[in-house]
Amino acid sequence: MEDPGLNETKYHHGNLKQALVEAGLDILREDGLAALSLRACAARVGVSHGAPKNHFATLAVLQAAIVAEGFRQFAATMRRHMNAAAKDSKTQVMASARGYVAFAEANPDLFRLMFSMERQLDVYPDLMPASREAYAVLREVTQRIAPDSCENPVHQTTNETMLWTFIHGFANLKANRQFYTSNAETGKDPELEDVFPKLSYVELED
Amino acid sequence: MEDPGLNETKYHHGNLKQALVEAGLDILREDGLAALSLRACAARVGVSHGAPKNHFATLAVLQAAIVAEGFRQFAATMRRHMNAAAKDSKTQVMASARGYVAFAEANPDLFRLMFSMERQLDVYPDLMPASREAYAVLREVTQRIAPDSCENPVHQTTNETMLWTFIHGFANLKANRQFYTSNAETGKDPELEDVFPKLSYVELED
DNA sequence: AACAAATATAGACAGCGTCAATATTTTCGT
DNA sequence: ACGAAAATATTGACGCTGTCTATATTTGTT
Repeated sequence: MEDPGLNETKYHHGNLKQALVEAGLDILREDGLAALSLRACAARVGVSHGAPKNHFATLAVLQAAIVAEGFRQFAATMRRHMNAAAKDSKTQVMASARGYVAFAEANPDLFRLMFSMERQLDVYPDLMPASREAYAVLREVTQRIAPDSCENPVHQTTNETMLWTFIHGFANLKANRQFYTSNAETGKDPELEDVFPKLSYVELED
Repeated sequence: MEDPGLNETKYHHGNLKQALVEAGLDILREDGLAALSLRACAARVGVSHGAPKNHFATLAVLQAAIVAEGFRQFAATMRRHMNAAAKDSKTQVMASARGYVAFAEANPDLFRLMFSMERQLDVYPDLMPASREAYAVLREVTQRIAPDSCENPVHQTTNETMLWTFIHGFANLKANRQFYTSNAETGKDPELEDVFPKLSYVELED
C-alpha cells in the first residue's frame, strides 16, 4: 500500500494502537470504568478480540496508555483555562484549579483511573512523563504566586503540596458528587470560588 | 437446631451475610480491588458460588455493604485517634485528620471503593447512614474549632467544606502514593503536620 | 521475488456475574 | 407436633472477560 497523503495509515487497520486508546477513552466516558475491556475496545475499533495483544500485552498496559493520554488531556485542559484567563498570578492559579476540577467533573471515571493507576508508576513507564506534564502546570502557578520563597526548595515544595492537596481534594469530591450527597439537607454544592480564595497562600513564609 | 449459646448461628452457615462482607474486606486488603468478586468471597467463606445471591442480589450490592462497613470502621478510626489525643480543639482536629489519612493509607483499595461508590448513594440506601456517621466526625471537629461562626450555617458549611477538602485531598494523594512519585526527585513524602497547620482556619470569618 | 518481521485472526480455556432449576433447612401457622 | 411456606444453599448453564496458542495475512527488507 503506497499511502500517499496521510502519514499514519499503515496496513490493515493503520495504527491500531492509538485507535484502541481513543476507543478506551470513549468507552470510559460513555459507559464507565466497568465497561472498559480489551474486547470492547477491539470491537469498537472493528478488529478481532486478539488484535490488541500485539500492542498491549495486557489490559493493565492498555489502561496505562489510556491514563497517559488522560494526563496529557488533563494538562491541556488546565492550560486552556489559563490561556483564557487574565494573566495575573492569582487569576492564573484559579484558572488552573478550574481546569483541574472541570476535567475531573467531565471525566470522572478517567480521573479515578488516572490517580488510582499512578501508584504503579514504575510498572508502566509511559505514565511518568505524562504525569509530569500535568504536575508541571501546578508547579508553574505555584512558583508564580509565591516567587519569593522559590529560593528555598522546602517552602516551594510545601506550597505545591498545599495547593495540589486542596485542588485535588476538591476535584475528587466534585467528581464523586460527594458534596451533593453529604450536604443534601442544606442543598449546598459548593463552587471553587466559595472556598478556594480563603486559603492564605501568601502567609506561608513564616 | 437449638443454638443455646451464641445468638447468631442460624442454620447451614450461620449468618452468611456478615461473613461475606468480612471476606470481602479481607480480599480487598490482601489482594486488591481487582480480586474482589462474588465467587471469591463465597469460596473464602466456604459456600457455593450461588449462595451469596440470597443476601446480595448483585456484586454491586455486596460492594455497597462492604463500603458501608468501611465507613463505619473509618469513623471508628477517626474517633480512636481523637480519644487518644489531647482534648483541645486544634489537637482534636489534627487527630481526626490523622485518623482519616491513616485509614486511607492502611486500606487504599477500600478507601477508593468507598468514595467512588458513594456517587450512587441513592441506589444503595445502606450507604447513607454509614457515610453520615463518618461525616459527623468532621462536622464535630469543625464546630469546635470555629464555634463563633456556627450561628451562620453558611460559614459553618464553608468551614466543613474547606477542612474536608484538604484532608480528603491529602488522604487520597497519600493512599495512591502520589506524593512519592511526583516528588521523587526531591525524595519528599510530606507528612500531615508539614502542611496542615499552615491553613488559617481562624481567619475564615471575614 | 523471497524471506523475515509485524500484525491480525480464530479457537480454546478458566474465571467472572447472573439467571434458572433444584435441594435442603428453618420458620411458622395450626 | 406436624405440614406448609419461606428462607437459604447447591448445581448447572449462558455470555462475557483476559489471556494463551496456533495460524493466517500483511508489511518491510534484501
